[in-house]
Amino acid sequence: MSTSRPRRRIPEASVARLPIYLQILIEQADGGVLNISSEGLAELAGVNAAKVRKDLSYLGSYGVRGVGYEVDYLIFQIRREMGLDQDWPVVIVGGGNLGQALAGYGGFSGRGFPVGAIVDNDPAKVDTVVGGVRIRHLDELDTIVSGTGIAIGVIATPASAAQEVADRLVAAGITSILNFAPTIVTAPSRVSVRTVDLAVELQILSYHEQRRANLRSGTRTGGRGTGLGPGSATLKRGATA
Amino acid sequence: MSTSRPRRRIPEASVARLPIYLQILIEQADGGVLNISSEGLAELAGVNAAKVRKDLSYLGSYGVRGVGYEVDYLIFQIRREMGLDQDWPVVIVGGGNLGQALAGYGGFSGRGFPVGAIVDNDPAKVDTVVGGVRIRHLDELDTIVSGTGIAIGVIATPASAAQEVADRLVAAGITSILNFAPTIVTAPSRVSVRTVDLAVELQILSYHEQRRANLRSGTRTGGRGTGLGPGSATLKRGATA
DNA sequence: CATTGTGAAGCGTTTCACAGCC
DNA sequence: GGCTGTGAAACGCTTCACAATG
Repeated sequence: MSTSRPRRRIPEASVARLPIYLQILIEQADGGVLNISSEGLAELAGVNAAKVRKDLSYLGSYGVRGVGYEVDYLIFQIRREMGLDQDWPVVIVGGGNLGQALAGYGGFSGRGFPVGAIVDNDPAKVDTVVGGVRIRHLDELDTIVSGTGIAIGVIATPASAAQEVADRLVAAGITSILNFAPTIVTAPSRVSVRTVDLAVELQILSYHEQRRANLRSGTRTGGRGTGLGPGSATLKRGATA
Repeated sequence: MSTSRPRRRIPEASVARLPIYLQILIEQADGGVLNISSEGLAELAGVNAAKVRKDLSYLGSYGVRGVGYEVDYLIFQIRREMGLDQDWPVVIVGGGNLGQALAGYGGFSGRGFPVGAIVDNDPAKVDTVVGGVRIRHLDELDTIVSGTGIAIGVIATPASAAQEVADRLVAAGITSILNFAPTIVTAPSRVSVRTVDLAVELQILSYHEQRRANLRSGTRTGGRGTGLGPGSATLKRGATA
C-alpha cells in the first residue's frame, strides 16, 4: 500500500513554514477548532493568505472551496509530508552548557525528536546524566549510530571542534546535522546541514537597532569619523566558548 | 575625506551574511592573514564569490582590485555598519533550562551581547545566580530596562507565556526581541522580532531525511517509532491519492 | 457566495560576465 | 594579470487577482 506520492518537491521556503502551520493547527485542534480558512491560518502565522494557500497546495488539494481546511486532516497531511509521522531520535555531541540545555529542553523530545544519546570527549563528563540520558564517550559514536539507526546529529561543541565532529558524525552514518557551533561546517552533499548561530541572530537585530538609532538622530553618528585604524575595532576578539 | 555613512539600505539577505563573514575575518586576522580575496572569503563562508563581492559592496568600495580586501579594515567596516562597534547588553526572560544555557553560553557575551539581566516570574528562581547574573523578578523589567538602557530582550519561556512576555518587553521599552519560544509573537512594527524555533530546524531536517528515505526505497519505510507522533490527531481519513 | 487553487505579475536575491582599476 | 565592482540576466519566492467550485 503505497501511501506515498504527492512526491513533488516542495520549495525550501515552504518547507520552512509548514512546521509553523503545523504548530498552530495543533493548538487549534486542541482548542476544539475543526476547520480553518487560509485567511485564519495566515493571521495566526503572521503571513499572507495567498502564501498559505500556495504552501498548502504543494501537499495536494486538501481544502474545500467556500469552507476552508479541516484542521485534523491538515495536521495529518503536513506530518506525513514532513516525515513527522515517526520519531527521529537525535544524538547530541557536546555535553557542555548548550548540550545540556538541549537535552533538558522538552522542546526536542516533545516534538518528535527524542534525545537518543549524548556524547562528549571529556572523560569528566562521561557517565554523568543529563536530561535523563547518560553521556557516553565520543568514540562510541559509530556504535551508537549503527546500533540505534539515529539519523540526526546535533553539534553543541565549541566552534573549534565542530568540523571534526561533523566529519565523525558523517563517518558514523549520520545523514542530517544541526550545527549550533558558530562556524560553517561542510559535509558531503548527501548530508543535510543546518547551522543555527545564536549570536548571528543577535547581530542581525543589532543592525536594525543601530539603524533605528541613526535614523532617529537624523545625521550620522559623529562618533568615529575617517578613522582608518581599527583602533576601536580591536575590542573583544570572539572568544567563542 | 568625509567617510560619511554609506546610508543605503542593505538587503536583508546580505545583513544575515555579514556576521558570518565577520566571524571568518576575525579568525583570519587572528591567524595573521592580512588580505583576503572575495574568492577566499567565499570559500570559507561556503558561498559564491560574486555574492561576497555584492554583499561587501553595500558597505562601500573597500576592496583593492587585483589585491583583495584588507582583513582588519573589513572587520572594522562590517562592525561599524552592523552596529557591532558597541556592546548590546540583553535581558533574558526565563531562567529555565534554555535561559540558563543562554546565560552560561559564552557565545553571547563573547560576541558583544553581554547578559545584562535575567528575569523570571517564579519566586523560587529569583535570587539564584546563573552565569554570574542574579535572576530578578519579571516585575522589575521596567526598572531594569530604563535603568540600563538595554534594547534587546531574549524570550526563553514556554510558548504559552511568550506573547505576554513580548508585550511586557515592549512596554518596558525594548526595541528588539529574539524569541526562542516555539510560537509566533507579534509586536508593533517599530520593534524587530526574530524567532528561532529549535524544533522547526529539526523538522526541516526531517523533511529532507524522509525525502531521501522515500527516494531510496520508493515506498515509505515502516521505520522505528510511533506511528503517529504526539498531539491529538487521530483522524486519518482514507487514502491519500 | 465564501473560499480555494493557481496562472501570471512583481519583487528581491543570486549568479553571470565583463569593464574598470590597481 | 588579477581581482573588484556592478549592470544585466536568471532564478525563486511572494503577492495579486480571478476562475473554479463545493
